[in-house]
Order: sequence, then C-alpha cells, then structure tokens
Amino acid sequence: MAQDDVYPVSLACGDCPIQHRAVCARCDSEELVELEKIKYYRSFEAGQTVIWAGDQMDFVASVVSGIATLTQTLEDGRTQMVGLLLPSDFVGRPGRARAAYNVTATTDILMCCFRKKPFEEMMDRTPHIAQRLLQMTLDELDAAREWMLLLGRKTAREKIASLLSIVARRDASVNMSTAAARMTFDLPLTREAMADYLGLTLETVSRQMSALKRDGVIELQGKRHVTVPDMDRLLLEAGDDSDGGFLV
Amino acid sequence: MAQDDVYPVSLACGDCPIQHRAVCARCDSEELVELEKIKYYRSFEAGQTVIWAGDQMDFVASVVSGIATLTQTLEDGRTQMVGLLLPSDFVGRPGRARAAYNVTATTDILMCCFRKKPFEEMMDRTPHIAQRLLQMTLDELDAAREWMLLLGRKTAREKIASLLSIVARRDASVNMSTAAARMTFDLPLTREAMADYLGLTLETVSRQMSALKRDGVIELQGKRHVTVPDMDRLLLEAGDDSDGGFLV
DNA sequence: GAAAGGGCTTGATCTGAGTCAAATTCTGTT
DNA sequence: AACAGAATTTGACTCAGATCAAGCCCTTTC
Repeated sequence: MAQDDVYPVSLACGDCPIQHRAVCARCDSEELVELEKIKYYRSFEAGQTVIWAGDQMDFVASVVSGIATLTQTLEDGRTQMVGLLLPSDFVGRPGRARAAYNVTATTDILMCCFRKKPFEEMMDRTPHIAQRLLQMTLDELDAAREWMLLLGRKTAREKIASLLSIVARRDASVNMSTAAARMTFDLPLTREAMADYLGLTLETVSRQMSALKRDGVIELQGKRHVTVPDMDRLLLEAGDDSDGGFLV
Repeated sequence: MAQDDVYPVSLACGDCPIQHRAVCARCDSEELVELEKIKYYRSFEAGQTVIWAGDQMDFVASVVSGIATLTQTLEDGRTQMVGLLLPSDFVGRPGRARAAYNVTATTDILMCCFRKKPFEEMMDRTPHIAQRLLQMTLDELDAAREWMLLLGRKTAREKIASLLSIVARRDASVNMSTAAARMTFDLPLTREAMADYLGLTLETVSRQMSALKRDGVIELQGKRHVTVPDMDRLLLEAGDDSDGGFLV
C-alpha cells in the first residue's frame, strides 16, 4: 500500500462501506483535503513502543496499516491490554498533554499523524471533524464498557470465545461477507497478548483454546489460523445475549 | 437545591473550580444561556431504572443531584457496573438511537435533559459544546481503561483500596480541601453495589473491608462512614504507582 | 418492645484459574 | 537437515475468591 494512496478517512466520514479500513475514494470531501495538507507519516517495526505512558503527546494519529495495542501496567509488571488499534483507529486527544498508556506495535505499522496545533485549529474551523471524533470516542467507550463486563464477570472459557467472536466479526466486516455459519480467520495475537487482553495467564488461554478445540467449537490449523464451524455455537459460548455490537 | 438555580455547567465549561458539581455562577456564557432555553428536568426515586439497555434514546441528560449507576448484564443475571453517574456527569449521545446499558438511580436523582434534536442543532451552531463533550468523553474513556486494569489484574484487596481512594478523592475535590493525610467520607454504595463495580461477590467485599479495618488502613463508623487515617497508605494498598488520575 | 426484613459479617468448604515445571511444536538460520 | 530459540501445550499442585449457610445488627412497623 503506497503511502500517497492513503487517506485517514475515518476522521472525515463514518458512512463508508469499508469504514474500518484506511482508503475510501468516495470520501474526497473538503475536510479530507484539508486533513491531507497537514498530515505526515511515521512507521514503526513490530515490537517497538510508539508511545510511553506519561509521554508528552504533541500529535494525534490514525493507524493506516498494521496492528498496535494499548496497555496499562502496574508497578510490579502486571499488564492489562485496554485496547487494540486497527487500521483507521485513532489515538491521542486534543488538549491535555500526557499519554495515559503505552502504545506498542504488534506488527509493523504505518501511522498517519497530525501535529496537535494545526489539528486543533482545523477542528475549530470544521465542526464536522469534532463531531466525527466524538462519535468514534463514544463507540470506543461502549466497547470499553462491554470489555469491563467481560473482565469482571465472564469465565475463562467465555472470555476466549468472546475474543474469538470479536476477531471473527472484524474479519467478516473486512471481507464484506455476511456472517456465515462457518468461517476461517487469522488470530493476530500471541497467547500472551490474548492473556493480557482477557485478564488471564497464557497457560489458561492455551488450556481453554485446547478445550474449545476438543469440544468442536473451533478447529486449529497451526497456532494462528482458526476455523469456526458454527458461529452461533461460538456466540453461545461467549455468553452474550445480544447480537454482539462489540467494536474493535 | 431549587431547580431554577441549576445550570448544566459541565457542558459549557471545563475550567470551573467546582467543575464536578452542577452550579457555577461564573459560567453564564452565551452557550449556557442557549442550553438553558432547551433544557427540562426529570427526577427519579432511588431504585428506579432511568434507562433500560436497548431503549430508544431521544434525549441526552446531565445529572444535577444524586447518584446513578451504569450497569451491563449477562443473560443469567451476572451484572457488572461500568460507570458511576455523579452530579454534572453526562449520559446519552448524539446520533445513534439505542442505549447500551441500564441506568439506575442509587439515590433520588434530578436530571437535566435535552431532547436530542434541538441539542444536536445546537451542537452544530456552537462547536464549543461538541469539543467540551469530546473532552468529557475522552476523560470517561481514560477512566474506563483504568478500570479495565483494575478488573483484569488487581487482587480483591487492591480493588477495594482503589475504590475507596477514588471515592475519597472525589469527596476531597468536592470539599475543595487539599489531599489531607487523614480524611473521612461517606460510601454512597452498598456492599453489593461495590461488588458489582469491582467484579467481586459481596462476601469478598465485606471480608476485605474487615481485613483493611483490622490492619488499620481504614476505620469504620457504622457501615457507610469511612475514615482513612493515612491516605498514602491506602494508595499504596491500591497498587497504583501513579498519583491516581481516576475520574469518577 | 416484639417482630420482620434488609444489609452486613463471619465461617466452612469448594473450585476455577494461577503457579511452577517440563515437554513439545514451530520458526527461522546456518 | 540440523540446530537454536521462541511460542505453545500439558501436567501437578496451590490458592484466592466463590459458594453455601448461619448469624448479627440496624431500621422500620405494628
């Protein structure tokens, strides 16, 4: 994906069919053109820390390609992942200066950045941007709260099933397919990262993955490729009554 | 508190010394006057459900007095509190129609409401409101993420200590006192509500409260009045390295 | 002031997930 | 193809917190 083909569309538009990806030709609005003028790119390798908690943040950014994680840490090293940054997701905030969590690249990533000052000035001129940013933040807040339910009240098995169904759903929306009964996807996380996300240990994650496999809920090809023979069964295991609505 | 004395200041202003309370005379700005024109009030008794998950939301609102909780529930009844609504806190969102969680009054509450349509029109005219709302939402997101760390990685004792220090801090900011070493405050939650907030059972909450009392970290007068002889000790028990920054 | 009921505490026991340790599979490299 | 190192799985054991079950302490009510 060449840099110059990329637009940070999620900031300008919430209605694109491929809204969770970075490129959308339909979005060539005025705001987008303005955003284009003040953007610049930074790339990071897998494993690199993009932002340290406590860092002075003089920019905001949106992920163009790759995956990064938001994590919080206790002094003694216990860590909890608090968010996943996927292409088109936004990080940083206007105003206040210090980062509240670490952002680490899981794969090689490319980020589309805006220095804070011009970005804020632009927000003042085009209310649409602030409103879109508000929408996105509210969605993230809903997702965070759904995650709180998972962390506080679900069993290890339910947690794993929930995570798998979220990754599957995201994958489905990328592929634009309707939610098929049977589907296959890649797990972009190590067992350790899954554990940090779910508030478990990696051993427990591994055991529950094996259990789900033994019970026929999932099939594994290698460690990272997952096939779900029956999506409804997986959702049942996840314990969500609603039809989902997780956002990742 | 007479209704007519009340302004939903948090929407108009983020800089008031009493920003987490509802009344601020300094805030008589133009936006505030506009907000005044479209507001109306609703009150609820303790125990009443203000909003059901899935409800059509045709209004947004800000708490004037009293306390309400946001909760999410699994089919089988397991519940997780995902937020606390205190005076000046905001609930609801422009755009999208359905509520994602239950809102229940803990005490009698008074809410300052705005029908969605006029509120959105106003947001279009005064970008300041959208930006302020964005700030508030980002603060809530940070708080939610800090809570995820608590739910995923802290021990029962640390969870209790964290909750106490949050309530204490909020109380301190209300009383405008500097963080004193020794302080006394009211716990506005039952043991069961604390359990739902912390992802524990009420028995465990009770046991840990007793343990903290036995160890001299807190003193209890009755069930709801807490004295913390040494705030630093409590913060140490909470396991947070940082100087806090929780928002409730 | 007796009874009733809700909130809270305490005890005994159980269990799901953590811990520690070892074996296994996968990956890339020479 | 053999090796090295990391990621993952599996096993044995432990323990923090859940569950089940009384009992206690306040209010409220008659």
